[in-house]
Formats: sequence, structure tokens, C-alpha cells
Amino acid sequence: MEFDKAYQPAPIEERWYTHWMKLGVFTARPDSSRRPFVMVIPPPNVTGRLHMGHALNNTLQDILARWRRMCGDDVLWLPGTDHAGIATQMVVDRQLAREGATREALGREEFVRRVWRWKEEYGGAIIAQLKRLGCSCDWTRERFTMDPALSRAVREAFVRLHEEGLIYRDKFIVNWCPSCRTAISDLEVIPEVTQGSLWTIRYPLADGSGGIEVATTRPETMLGDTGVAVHPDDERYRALVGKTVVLPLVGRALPIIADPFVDKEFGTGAVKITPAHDANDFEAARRAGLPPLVVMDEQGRMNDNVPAPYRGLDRFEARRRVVEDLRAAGVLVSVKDHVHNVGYCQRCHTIVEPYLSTQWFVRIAPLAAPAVQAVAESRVRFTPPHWVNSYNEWMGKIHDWCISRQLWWGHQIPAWHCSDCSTINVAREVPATCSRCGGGALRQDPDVLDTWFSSALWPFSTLGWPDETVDLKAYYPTSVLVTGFDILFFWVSRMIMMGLHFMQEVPFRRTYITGLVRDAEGQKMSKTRGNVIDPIDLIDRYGADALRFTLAAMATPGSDLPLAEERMVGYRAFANKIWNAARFVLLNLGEGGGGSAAPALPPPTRLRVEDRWILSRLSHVAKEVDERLNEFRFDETANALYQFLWHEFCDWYLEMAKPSLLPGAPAEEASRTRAVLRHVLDAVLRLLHPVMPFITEDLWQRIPHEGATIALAAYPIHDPGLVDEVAEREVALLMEIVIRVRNIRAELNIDPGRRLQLLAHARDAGAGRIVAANAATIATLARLEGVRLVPDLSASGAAARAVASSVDLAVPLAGVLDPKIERQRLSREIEKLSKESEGHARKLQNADFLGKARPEVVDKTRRIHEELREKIERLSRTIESLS
RNA sequence: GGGCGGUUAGCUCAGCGGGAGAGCACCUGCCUUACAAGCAGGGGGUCACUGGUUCGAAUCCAGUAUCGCCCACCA
Repeated sequence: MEFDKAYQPAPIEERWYTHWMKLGVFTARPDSSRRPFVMVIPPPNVTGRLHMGHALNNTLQDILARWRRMCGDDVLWLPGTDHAGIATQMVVDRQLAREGATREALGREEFVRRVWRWKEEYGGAIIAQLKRLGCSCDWTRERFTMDPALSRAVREAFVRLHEEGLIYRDKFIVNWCPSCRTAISDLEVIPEVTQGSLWTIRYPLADGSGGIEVATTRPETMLGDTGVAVHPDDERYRALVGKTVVLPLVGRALPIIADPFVDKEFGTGAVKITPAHDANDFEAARRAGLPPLVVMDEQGRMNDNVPAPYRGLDRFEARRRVVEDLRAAGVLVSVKDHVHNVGYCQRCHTIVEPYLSTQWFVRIAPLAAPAVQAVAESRVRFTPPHWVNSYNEWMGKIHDWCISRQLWWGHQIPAWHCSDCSTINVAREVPATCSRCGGGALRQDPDVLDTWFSSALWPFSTLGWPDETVDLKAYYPTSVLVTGFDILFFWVSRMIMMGLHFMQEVPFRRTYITGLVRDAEGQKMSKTRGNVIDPIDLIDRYGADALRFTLAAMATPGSDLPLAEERMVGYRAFANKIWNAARFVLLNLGEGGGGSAAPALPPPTRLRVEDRWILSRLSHVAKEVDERLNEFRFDETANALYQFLWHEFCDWYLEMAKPSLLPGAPAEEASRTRAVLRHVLDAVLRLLHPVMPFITEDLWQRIPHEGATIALAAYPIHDPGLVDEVAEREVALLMEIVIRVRNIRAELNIDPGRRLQLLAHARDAGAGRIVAANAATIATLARLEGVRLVPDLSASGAAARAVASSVDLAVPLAGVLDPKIERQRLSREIEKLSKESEGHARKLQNADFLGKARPEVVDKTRRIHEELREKIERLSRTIESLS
């Protein structure tokens, strides 16, 4: 196997993904002996391309999936895509437009066929992209929200809810997008602060005794007014309530009513009532018994219910004309600039029209209550937990959910209208005859369901519901849901409601809510800003592992992720570091090849202190990773592994190991080192595999191993038997000594190649023993000629001095050392230590601290202070002896 | 109008009751045969502000400022 000097991700990624697929590594196999770990993917839109948000949440899901799989769980990560009603329909609409065709000309049936064809051809793009990310989804169970089985689940859910009285059809004011020509839900309306105007119009009283002035931001809707309202307590208008005004331009007589919804302070305190085009007005009109009058068509043009001059005009054109005519009629009192919230369509950014129409609704209150309770009882746990507040707040005040859409692409509502008796037959399958009159002239309701209706069923519709399948029994409820907060209400809360309703159990035990991936400046990525970063592009340039590691390292719960490219560069370097560390180990492993059995780790008694140290550190990091992953701390997992691999394993252990691998070294020593190297590398590759699956697999395949893939190798766990506090303390001392010597070399500008002598005076026997036993290691790491233990340093002559814990150090530098510079250097050191010790000193002088703080805290403070004080004293004496 | 989150090194962020940290950037010196996508050493912070609780506060509480999200029918 060739071994490049630098890590080249592309060929490796392709190769191993294919390997995993061939082995069926990702396929779940229901098996009662293993604990199931289940996630359903938040299904991306079939029209979608992988963006940073997908890259983030799928990386995190894959980390969990691979981790649990290596821990021995039966992992099911179920993938799939969403049919995305409006979005997909729009894509195909645009395609038709390019051909000079329209959906209307094509007809519904042909259009839907066309969308299916589009889906077959292009719908797989995002799936391929997920594979490039390395996602270990069970592709044998891939689902699409409009698969026959899932469509059946949708019909079943609809019919049951209808039977239970939880779905109803009613004429109601809804959010209407005149451009998409469909109703949309409250959530799909994006309110934006907009500069507008406030027009004040005078409506004359029918009896000629004056008039009343109303204020409006939407003068064109006056054509649909059927009343005027004032607050019942408003002294100004009390006498007018019950009287009649004449609607200008129209001539209709309108009653003045009193209703407490009117704000006395706003505008003139009198408001025109347009029941069919304003949600508040609709409610008020209902209370007062005023009739609604729809004055627009589905495209937002004025209809035949308005006077002839305005018919057919677009609503904004109509606004101009109405204002003009009001002014001409002398009833326009004033126009003022007015900033207010205007609702825009999430999909096409058209101003949404409140619109009275007949729609299907889900009665939400009975579904919301158990869902709130489930979260309150922690049957679903949120990470980070503060999202529960948002969830509760929203659940507390949601309105019934408008689920019908005037689209062609989606699940057509399973309701058939009888043209003979007007009965609506709601049924699972096409009824042959009307259930009431027996007539056969049935026409299916033309509307389709909101895409989120089918998404709400996703955690169980994908597992075979309503059938009692093996999968459904084995894998519901799922374990974890990872998703973005932007769909907390659209999706998460609705899944909880539907899961509880149809399965009597929450759809997932825990949910991790990710932050938003932003650009390096912290700006939201958007096409208009032109700052969108394409994850596939990053994979091409840095490798999937580097991208995954970056996203994991930045995924601190509760905060957004500003993605700076330098960060990626840094983690690509980390991948390269792993690569080269492994290359070093492998070059020294000698013969053996990838497939042979691993040499056993020698017992601790036969290991050197650095071996016991690295094994102890490894055991700690395994423990930490396990704990961190359990609490979704992907950032800390990544950091712990980075720190261990680079700064402990590479920076120290590999350097310490080198001498024993040199040609002249004793064979027994070399084989011992090789065993430890192999063991640690193997373990760290396994620890890293969930985050960096490709590079770890490639390297693991090259070292002696058992099994066909690292993806099914055991995840390293904390081994208390390998924890060695003594070794950790001893190596800490060796490191401290080495760092002091390196510091002398650097600060005194001594040629790095020059071999120096180190004199060490141990202040206690233990330290002396450690230095003596590890003199060769110190010498190698500090590039010394040798280390000599001496009873005292007073005779060391012109030497640079330093202190480590329990050991005084001197590096003889006759002819090189300038006493003045050395004095400055040591003074700086003293200053630093003094600053550090001040805080401790102050505490120890405080009787309250000594009396009230926990004894172990006092002890620790005393110990640290004593150590610092002692070092300062030793350095001070050294300075004195210098003159 | 309600609610939530942030404010810590030049940048991006961890830490959330007991010695101020990381990555990147910066300065100095090194191609030391795993790695220059590297190695070694170093500089840099009244932890937004004001009070309070505590022996002790970046960390807990209250308030202020500021930035950002979410929800809400002020025409």
C-alpha cells in the first residue's frame, strides 16, 4: 500500500464508503440481544442541495450513529427525503416556463407525472451528497414522504383524525399567497417591518349629521367593508354606536358597532371592518353578526363584488385608484408615513393576503396538551434545555392548523365530494359510492396536504405504520432527533403531537437542537448576501473528515457556528497530523502488514514511565469522550481528541519513543515501544472514527487489526487499570524540566543544534530518582549532551539557571552567558510567578477563607502557594549568586 | 408588547463558584529523516457595566447598556 507524505482525502473517501456499503455496515438488524439506537433523518427536500445546515446536523447524527454502532448497539439511522409541496412544484413550474409551457396547460395529471419524472431524475442529488459527507444511514430503508406506504399512512392519519373530530373543514380567514395561489400556515408567513402609510378616511353618516374618521394601512380593502367599529368605552363615539355610515366609492350602508378589540389610542380610535380580508375584523364581524364580503380573487385582483372601475385591478393598483378617488371625493383626511409589520410568503416573498376561504384544519388544542405534558415530564428531553421555553410558549397559543394547500404536488386530501348530495366522504381508499345518497358522482377534493402533515408522521410512517411491522415494534420510539431550531414548530412539536396521538408514545427521547451555521463574520448565509459556503466544495478542498471535525468542534450547544475557512485549514492540518503520526508508527512497526494479529500490550510492570503515562492519558480521554458524547458535547469531544492526539501523543510520546526505535536500541525495548504505539494508535483511531470516519478507516486498515472495518470495531472505553497517577506526576516533572531547558535555549538565542550539558540538583530523593532514571529521555527531548545530577549548583560556573518542581537546573554556558541578560531573564520569571502567587497569598491571609472554605480547597491553595513561593525564593537566591 | 440567547486575548469561541483557556492570527528561532498542512519558545485579557450574595464571583442573583434571535391581531 502506498503511503503518501501528506494526506489525500479524495480517493480514500470514495474507497471506504464503497467498502462499508459492500459490507452492509449501516444496515440495522432487529435483534433483541442488542440495544437499539434509532434516529430518523430530518428529511431534506427532494429539490434540495446539501447546505451547511444539513452538513452540520448530519455530521452530528453520524457521529452519534457511528459511536453507538461501535459501542455495540443495533443502530438504525433512517434516511429519506421530503416531497416539499410548494418548493418542488415551483421548481417544475419554472422548468415548464423555460419550455414555454404552463402547469395549467398541461393539466393536473400530466403535471404530477412530470414532477415524478423530475424527482426520479434529480431527486437523488442530496442523497449522493450525504454519502460524500460519510453519513452511515441505512440506505436499505430509505424513504420518501410520497412513497405508497407513507402515503397510506398519511391517509390513515387524516381519516382517523377526521373520525375523531380533530380534522374539520370550514370557511375561515387564512393566510393566502396570491402568487403561489394557495393557503399557507401561520408559520409560513414571515412578518417584516415595512415602510407604509396610514390613511385616514372620513365615512359620512347616513343621516347627514356628520361622519366618522377611520384609519387604515390598506385602503383598497375598504371596498369590502361591512361595518365600522369603535371601543365601547370611547366617549368620543358613544353616541354614534348603532348609527349607519355610507361607504364612500361604494355607497353601501355600514353599521357602527362597539367592540373591545379596538384600540382607542391608535389612529382615530375607529376602525373599518373588512371581515374577509383581516383576521381581527373577521372575528369582530362574527361577534357582531356582520357579513363578510370577499373582494379579491385568488390572485389578489379585485373581483366582481367591487364597483366596476376597480374590477380586475391588482390589489396594489386598486389601492392607488381608491386613494385617488377618495381624495377626489374629498373624504381623504390625511396620509401619514407608517412603519408596521407586514406578512410575506416564506416561499416567494409576496405580501400575504388574509383571505376568507374554505379550508381543512387540524383542531390543535387536544393534541397540544399531551405534547406539552410529555415535555414537562421529560419524556422528551431538549438539548439545550432553554428551547423548552420556546416550545411551551408556542404550544400555549397556537391556532388550529390549516393543512389544505391549493397545489397539485402532494398528498391529495382523501375526501370525495358527492355532486348529488354535496356530502363529503372522507375515506382511506376511493369510495365507489356516496355514503349518504349512494350516488356515484364523486369528485376528490382538489387540495393537497401541507407538506408538514406528512413530516409530522415521519418517525413512525417510515417504520411501517399503520401496520404493526417488525421495524415499528423494534425501533419506535426513536432515541435522538437532531435538527435546527428553525423547524422546532414546523416539525419537532408536530411530531411530538402526532407521535403521542397515534403511537401513544413520544417519537424520540431526546432532541438536540443545533445552532445556525454562519459565515466568518457571523452573518447568516444567504443567496442575496452571496456568502453561501457549499459543503461539497469544502469536502473537495479539505476532505470530508476535516469538514466534519470542524463542524463538530464548533457545535457548542446553544450557539451559532461562524464558519471561518482558517478553521477548516487548521483541521485539515489535524488530519494530516494523524496521517503522519500513523505513518511514523507504521514505519516503525516493521513487518506484519495490516491483517495480522496485534501484539499484546506488555503488563504495566514491564513498561517505562512514558508508556504508562500515555496509556493513562488514553484511558482518561476515552472516559471523557464517552461522557461528552452522552451529553451531546461534540465540541468538547473533538477538542479532547485533538489535544490528546496532537499535544500528548505526537508532541511528547512519539518523541519519547524515538530513541528506543533507533537501530542500536535493545530489541526488547523496541518491541515494547511498538506494542504501546500500536495500541495507542489503534485506540485513538477508534475514538476518532465517529468524527473522522474516512482517514481513521484507512489508517486502521494498515495496522495489525481484527475485523473487516473499524466501523464495527469496539469503541475504546475507560480502563481504570491503565490509569496511573504516579506516571502522570513523573512525566509532568520530566516535561517541566525539558520546557525549562528549551526556554533557556530560545531566550538566550542559543544555536538549536548545539548540544548542551544539564546540571540538575534534586531537592528530594524521589525527584532525583526520576531524573536519573529518565536522563536519556530528558537529553533527547531537550537536545542535551547529557544530564548530570549534582549535590549543589554553586560550582556550576557561568550557567543559565531555572527551577522546576523539586529540581534546580543549570545549563553551563561559559563564554556565552551575559550575566546582565541572565539576571533580567530570571527577574522576569520571578515577576511572573509573583503575580501568580499574589492571589493565593491574599486568600491564605484571610481568616474567613481559612475558617470557611472547604479544607481541601485551603490545602490546595496552600500547596500551590508554597510551591510558587519556593520557586521564587530559589530563583532569587540564584540571581544573588550571579553577581 | 412578551420570551430566549450573547457580550472572556487581534479574530472565532470554550470555561459557568476556588491557580484566566483553546484554535487561528502575531513575534523569535529552526527544513531536528512522521509531519513546514511541521517543530520549539514567546507576547497578549481591570472576563460589557453597576450593585448584591459568598471566605471567595468570568462563573450565582438583581439592574443597566449593547447585539442578535423567536413569538404576538394594534387597523
